[in-house]
Amino acid sequence: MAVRAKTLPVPADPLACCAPVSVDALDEDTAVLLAQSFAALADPIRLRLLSFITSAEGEVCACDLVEPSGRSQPTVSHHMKILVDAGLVTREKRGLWVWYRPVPARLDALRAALG
Amino acid sequence: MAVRAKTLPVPADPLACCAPVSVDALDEDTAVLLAQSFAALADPIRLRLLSFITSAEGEVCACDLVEPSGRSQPTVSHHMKILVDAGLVTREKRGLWVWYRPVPARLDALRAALG
DNA sequence: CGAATAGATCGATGATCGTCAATGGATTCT
DNA sequence: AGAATCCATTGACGATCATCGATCTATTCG
Repeated sequence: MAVRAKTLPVPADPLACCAPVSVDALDEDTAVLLAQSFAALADPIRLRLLSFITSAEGEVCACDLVEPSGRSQPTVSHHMKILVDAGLVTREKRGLWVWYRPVPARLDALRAALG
Repeated sequence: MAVRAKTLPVPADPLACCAPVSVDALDEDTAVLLAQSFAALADPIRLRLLSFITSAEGEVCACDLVEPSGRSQPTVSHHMKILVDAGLVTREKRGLWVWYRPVPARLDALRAALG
């Protein structure tokens, strides 16, 4: 790169090729956390599963996710675990069935991170 | 799953375990496209690179992305290509340098997809 | 208790991803 | 033309991921 100090902000430098990068960019730890959340959304199946849950008012039973997703039961269970671990949905077992609910606050946080 | 018609909406069924899933959930093609965009955000390095670009007003030179990211030049180039292919930033070569700009409309679209 | 059901976990496999050294292409300067 | 600089591409490596069949656990019902 052109002549440029490592730490920002920097004084104007006629030799530098470009404008300085903002200091208050995403720090590394925050970036890791956000990336984990976005990774949970980086799969079409999980997006559809999440859509099933958010578009229904209230909760959705796990038993109703397997067939519309077109995947096997273990695969759906795997993906739901990822969504739960990402904090995007909550999981509650009642009797023989498992119920999922969206976590709007978490979705809000991701939306905020986009700008 | 419990007794349930494949196509929704369905009439109330006392044998069904749960409430019907909404019909207007994400269709598969849209889910694939969205997942590709979110996949571009599913990496801490790319989030920081994008942050560098969006937090600076105007454009950012590629030469200023390598050092703060802590990765090699080929790795940064690889990640920037992913961001460009996802439509999140634009790439413009002027002379010896390459300049990146954010694409707010694309970020808006992702934000909208989150709810 | 035993049978049946819902869902999670395990194990394996093929695909994709992040990373970097080496190299190549394009542009500017002398 | 020749040297230098910026950036992309290639090739290779280990790591992670998506998927499913088989199995396990927990719960309900008879």
